[in-house]
Amino acid sequence: MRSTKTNVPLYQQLAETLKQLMASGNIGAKEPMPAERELAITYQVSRDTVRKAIRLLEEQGLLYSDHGRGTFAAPESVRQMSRFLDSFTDDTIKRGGVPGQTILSMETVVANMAIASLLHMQPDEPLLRIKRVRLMNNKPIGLQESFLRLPEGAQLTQKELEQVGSLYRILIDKFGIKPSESLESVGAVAAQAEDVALLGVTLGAPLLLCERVMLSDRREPVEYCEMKYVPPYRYKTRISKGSAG
Amino acid sequence: MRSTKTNVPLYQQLAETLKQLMASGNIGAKEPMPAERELAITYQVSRDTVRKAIRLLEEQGLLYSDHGRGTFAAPESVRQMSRFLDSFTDDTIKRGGVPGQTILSMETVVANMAIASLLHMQPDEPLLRIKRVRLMNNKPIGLQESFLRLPEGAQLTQKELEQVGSLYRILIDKFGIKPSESLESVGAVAAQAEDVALLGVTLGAPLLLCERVMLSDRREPVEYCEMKYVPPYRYKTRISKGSAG
DNA sequence: AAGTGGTCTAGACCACCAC
DNA sequence: TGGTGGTCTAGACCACTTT
Repeated sequence: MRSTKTNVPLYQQLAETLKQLMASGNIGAKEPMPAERELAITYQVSRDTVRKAIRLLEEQGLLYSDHGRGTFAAPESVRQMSRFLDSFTDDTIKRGGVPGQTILSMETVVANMAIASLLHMQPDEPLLRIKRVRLMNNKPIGLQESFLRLPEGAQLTQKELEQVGSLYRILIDKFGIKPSESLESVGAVAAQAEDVALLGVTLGAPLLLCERVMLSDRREPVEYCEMKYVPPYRYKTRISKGSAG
Repeated sequence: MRSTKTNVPLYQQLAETLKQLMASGNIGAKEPMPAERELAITYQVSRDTVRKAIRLLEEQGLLYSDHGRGTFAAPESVRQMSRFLDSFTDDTIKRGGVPGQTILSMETVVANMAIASLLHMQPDEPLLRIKRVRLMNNKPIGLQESFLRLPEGAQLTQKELEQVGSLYRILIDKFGIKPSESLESVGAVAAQAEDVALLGVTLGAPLLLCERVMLSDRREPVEYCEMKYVPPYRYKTRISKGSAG
């Protein structure tokens, strides 16, 4: 099991191995995995490492464990649902679509009181506002308005965003901002004139409104984002019971 | 730290203790907790147990840890967002409201093909259908239609549901069904005639549609549920980055 | 009774961050 | 450099489920 030169933790390597074990077709939905102690012997690691690998796959919705019964492969319906942060780009790919975007505008603005409060900043500090139409398979499915609080003197051009595609990738790779947690609030709203023009819906049509505040690893609010989605689009999630209660 | 007679795991007891430590006002948002090794000595437990307690509070959004820096109290905005299964009853209380319901109908029906497929059952098996108007502070905020697959010969009366209030409580306490995971899909729809009558909205008004399939601990689908919420209501959630990737 | 996952320990070393 | 969280080990015992 132990690989010589990589820095990837053992339990993550083992998790990959277990994925392969499942994918090899040997273990179908709701069928049992080998016992923890057995896996520990097989792969020459401690039982604790096995448990960490299993917990990782549980979080990903691939396995579930029942006290006294065993550890089992999750049903297909569960596997597709993520519980983690996904950029629009990654999420669209996961849904089997081709992501795209049209950048409508990108400009530095000053925060109004509401947004300043959400992002914990002074009302006159500069913000980067990006307005985009999100595409899936070349059809518009959402209108997105992002307000970004970038580091002092940070520069971001429209060309750059168009090339990379994912704003989150730029935040990570260029600015060293690590998205760690986001707080989301989802509701329904009626389409306004602007939405009609850009999304091709009728006035007053129901849209899915998704608001989000993204926090960095330091728990500083970095982005406030508002998305309006056209009906065929759905917000999907998996919710678990939680360890205690 | 060790308590003598209870069966509650040590790390859960410690988690409660840590909550109190934070609540005692000594540790504000983004302020550091004592180091893991220090907590281990203070409470006379192993470091591993301390780490389990911290992880539990991380999942609840109360703490976060940064490699090499320390463990910190989460900001207030994060603490309020749950990531776990909540009944309408519990969720409403958490939002600071008084939950209520009007049961419109409760009857045994046979599944149509769509629902039979979702619940993995034959199209002619019996199902319990419950239609309810959900109230918050005595005002209607949602219309809910539930399809339940109950154990052979299970009985559930309307009076019982009215008394207990929470369907999930009945599933757990009376039928021994443990909700473990649910798959949710959220979108926007226009209000139909029925919604107009029951929720007091105008025809075509935007509503938040939330579909859910609830799985038991054995990963058997137990409930399919459709909820339509009036606009002020919002679906709130917290999403984290995930351990690996 | 046998087998499973869940908890707990004590100690070691690694990776990361701040000073 | 010293402190922090992250990984890993080997072994013990407990709690739950099934036979």
